[in-house]
Amino acid sequence: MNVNLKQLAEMLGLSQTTVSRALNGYPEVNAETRQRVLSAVRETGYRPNRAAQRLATGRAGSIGLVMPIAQGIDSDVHFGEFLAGLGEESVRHDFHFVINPSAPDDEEATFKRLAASGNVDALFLAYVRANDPRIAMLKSLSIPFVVHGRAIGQPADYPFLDIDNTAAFYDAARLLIQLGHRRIALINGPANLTFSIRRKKGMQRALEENGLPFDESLSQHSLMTDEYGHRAMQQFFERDEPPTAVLCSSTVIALGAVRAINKVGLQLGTDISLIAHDDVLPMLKPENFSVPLTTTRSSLRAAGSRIAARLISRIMKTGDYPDQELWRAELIVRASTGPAPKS
Amino acid sequence: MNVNLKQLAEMLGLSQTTVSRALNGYPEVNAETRQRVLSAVRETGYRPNRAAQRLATGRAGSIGLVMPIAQGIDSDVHFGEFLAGLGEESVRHDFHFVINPSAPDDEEATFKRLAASGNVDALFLAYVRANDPRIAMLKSLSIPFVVHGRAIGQPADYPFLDIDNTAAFYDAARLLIQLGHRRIALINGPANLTFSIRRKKGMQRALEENGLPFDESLSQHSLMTDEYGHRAMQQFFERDEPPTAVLCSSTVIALGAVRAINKVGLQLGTDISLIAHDDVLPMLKPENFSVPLTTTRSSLRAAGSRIAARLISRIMKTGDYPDQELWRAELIVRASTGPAPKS
DNA sequence: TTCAAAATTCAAAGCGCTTTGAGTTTGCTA
DNA sequence: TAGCAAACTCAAAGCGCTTTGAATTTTGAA
Repeated sequence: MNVNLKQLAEMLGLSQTTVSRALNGYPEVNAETRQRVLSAVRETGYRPNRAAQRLATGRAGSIGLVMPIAQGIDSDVHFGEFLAGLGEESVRHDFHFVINPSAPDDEEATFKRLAASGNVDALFLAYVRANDPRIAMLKSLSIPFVVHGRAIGQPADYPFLDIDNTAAFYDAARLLIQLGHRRIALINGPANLTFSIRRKKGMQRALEENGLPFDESLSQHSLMTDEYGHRAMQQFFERDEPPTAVLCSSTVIALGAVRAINKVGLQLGTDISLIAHDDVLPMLKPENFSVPLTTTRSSLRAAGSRIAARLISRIMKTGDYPDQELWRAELIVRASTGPAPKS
Repeated sequence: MNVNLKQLAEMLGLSQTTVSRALNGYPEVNAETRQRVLSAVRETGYRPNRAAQRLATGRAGSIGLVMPIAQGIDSDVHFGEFLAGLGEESVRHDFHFVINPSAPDDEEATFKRLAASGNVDALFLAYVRANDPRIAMLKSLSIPFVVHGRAIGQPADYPFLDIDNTAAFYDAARLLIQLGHRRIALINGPANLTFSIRRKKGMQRALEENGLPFDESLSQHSLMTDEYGHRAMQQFFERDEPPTAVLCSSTVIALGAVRAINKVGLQLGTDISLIAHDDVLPMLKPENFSVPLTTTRSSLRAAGSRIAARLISRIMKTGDYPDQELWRAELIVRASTGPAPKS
């Protein structure tokens, strides 16, 4: 049978107070006493009862997640990968999850309900949209939260973790331009999500700076699936002057795009160049493509784990992570990019 | 501010005991009193504090999940979809999750740790392997659990939910045979997972019953990804006599297989037939393929939700679900199957 | 009308932890 | 050697719920 605090204290001839303090790192405990306590914990395998802790501290010890169940988002590979990171870190701190699947139009209500339930002491928001009303709502909720991504068109006065999507696609586009490409296409994520908007902006900026026009008809929005990637690329090939290079918002999209490229008999990296954003999905490594893909890389799992760490630290009031983080994606050149073909 | 039980009882001029009993459906409460309590709950928006409930009842109110982080399984689309179902049902009962990512060789230890931690009052096991030692371990753990799938080679004396994989692929293979196909290939899931083993067996049985040989070289195991599906199909096409039909263990695999089929210029449903197992992934609908796929269908999300319901009912000792369920997959014929081509 | 049984209701004791406010030691200064 | 702050340690009071065992009221047969 598991021991509890009382028994542990008895064994040690100490009061529960002291043992509790020793365990929770309070300073007013004699170093030697603390060592005794810790080794007793090791021997007995004592684990504090989380329910009791929660009751006593008023902290729920869990993080609320709203799992979007919209078409093309839910059970998205990307979400699963992110979740793995979140889980990894949470479990380390013995935190739970409350996963709330919710339709997009019901998300705000879901968040409110979650926060009010007292069952979670932090919330997490993803799939940020352009002028996302959910952020203002979260701010009003007086419960810690972290946004994965950033809104556009409102001050960024809330905790977030985002990657610098603008810079990533700026860098990618610039490389292509330097390689001589002039007709560059974009297969982006859903149009209403901010990461898509920023990636497009990054690409536009690179073109502008080099005096090149941005051709709206060479830019498509799509769900982050193979299928849509394929469809989008096919449409580009129906043009009189197909693009000589393409940027993809995900390696999953790239999968479909590469398929379309092969189908028309072009050689990737020679006849046409491709750069994809790589979320480091373990089942889809850019280096395993028949022609390894040049990518902008940033691990989604790492982001999940970081967000969990930040949320938990906010809840426990320990450590001090920065409140806002903008990660820079790495541009990794592989074989799928090459000089523009002579036309 | 949220009211608590004490305040609620005071308002009603009742004792906490009575209110608590009224809420938890105990019989010894006057019907009228119960009504008063319930309407007071509605007015005040009272929600019991879960931590207190957990502490008092000794139930953790959460389900332990071991999220496999092996290559090709983790952040698997299929897992995400299953999770959505599990989440849907759990949240309805205010249950939490504890997601424990774990490497395969550490899974047993992870389960033990979870069970011992007292943080969960039910466990869930998936990705069952042939003679899975984890099941015996779960049985020894004296904590409710449900297995998604079934082991092979040991008595099925534990709670499970599985689909009849043998029957599904038996039916699928039989249809192909009836259509005149003789060389039927199989692109299966990982070789060590029981669903793969059973699907293969189902196919073998159908062939045998019709006096056809099972050609081991026409059977491949693969991760459940597009990439591997593509690769496997390509290999079949390198044979002197390629198959005229193929069974795929997932629509994700089918995606790659179809790609390979297109590449060699064959017409799906005419030159070659394909049947895939459809887990009802919202992002990959068989009817959306350029040639709609014939499938054996069983919703993974529904399975998740059912398992959650069963676990919760076991924990709360309410209702009585069957302990073992074998769901039958539906065989849905679409355009990807047709008579075998004249050779 | 009476009284035991059935139907309700209640006070109080936990569940296992944290934390407050008050002791008890110890170490220095004067 | 007294006296006081600093360093430790402790007893006890919750946190908000469930549940036990007892008290009270109602019901119905005698």
